[in-house]
Amino acid sequence: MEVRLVENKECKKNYRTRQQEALEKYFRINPDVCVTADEIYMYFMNSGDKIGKATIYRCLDRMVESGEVKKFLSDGGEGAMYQLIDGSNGCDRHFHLKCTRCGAVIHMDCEFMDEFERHIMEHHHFRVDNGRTIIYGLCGECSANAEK
Amino acid sequence: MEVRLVENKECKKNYRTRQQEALEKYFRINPDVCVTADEIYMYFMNSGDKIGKATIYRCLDRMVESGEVKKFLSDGGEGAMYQLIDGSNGCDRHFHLKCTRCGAVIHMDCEFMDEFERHIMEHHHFRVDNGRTIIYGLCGECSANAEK
DNA sequence: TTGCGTGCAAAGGTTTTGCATGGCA
DNA sequence: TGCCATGCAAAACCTTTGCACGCAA
Repeated sequence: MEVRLVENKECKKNYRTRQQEALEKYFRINPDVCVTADEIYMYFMNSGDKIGKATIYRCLDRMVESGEVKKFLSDGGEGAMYQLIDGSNGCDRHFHLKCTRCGAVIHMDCEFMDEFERHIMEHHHFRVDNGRTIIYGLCGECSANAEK
Repeated sequence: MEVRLVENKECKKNYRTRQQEALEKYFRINPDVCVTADEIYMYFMNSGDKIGKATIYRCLDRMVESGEVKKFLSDGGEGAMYQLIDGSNGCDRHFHLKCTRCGAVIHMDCEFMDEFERHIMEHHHFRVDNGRTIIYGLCGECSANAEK
């Protein structure tokens, strides 16, 4: 029998620490970056404000869990990448188009997507999570280059 | 200066081996599964037809490269997952909706998606790769459970 | 016979974990 | 003061690589 431990989860206290705030600030300053855990580690290392790698992983996990940040596999295979999902940049509302060739990420803020979501909801009974979804393909430039 | 080794790539001979055929057969028998390299390894191990892990990775790489199979990060974090993109099941044409809660994958074969692609092409100059794209969210059942 | 594919084991990376310590509430 | 978060180092994992050998063409 499966038991959902929702209540335990809710009861757990979250202490607010210097490291957590530094990480949140980092994402707020760089709202569009896609970074690896190691890149974040190096960033703080270089800025003189060192944060342990394990802590970065643990903080990122929490942020992914709470929906603040999304995690996805990079194309180059350098490990997982993290990106902010933030109301202020609209990344929780719009879609992301990622070029599989050059790696560019296009933030697609477009009312058509409302229609898209409505269609999927009504016809496929599925609630799309914009923040977690990345649409892969070729950007205009790479598409043109590929055709030559 | 970068040089594209397209011709070398084309010239390279591809030998057809027992292992490659076994892997292709596996995917053809289980067209909808999302599996890790290790699960495939164990599958062949248990069926008495052992294939080396390195070989499985190398075969999968080739299949991803050629577009037969897609690779993506699992939600559970057990490593990369692989799934067939096959003309016979239409997975190269339709979208996949993946429930982030129960893991169900819905194959969305729907003419609305033509419109979706056309919109993204015309308004955002981006050519969507259906096979590589996975749309995350909540399936009807999990969505209903989440609301209670 | 040629040279790509395979298997094994080792190496290379990334991510997680154990444990003592630090620091928020 | 209680207890979660952090750091470090070690462990665990996943994936890639080197090399000798097998096998398709």
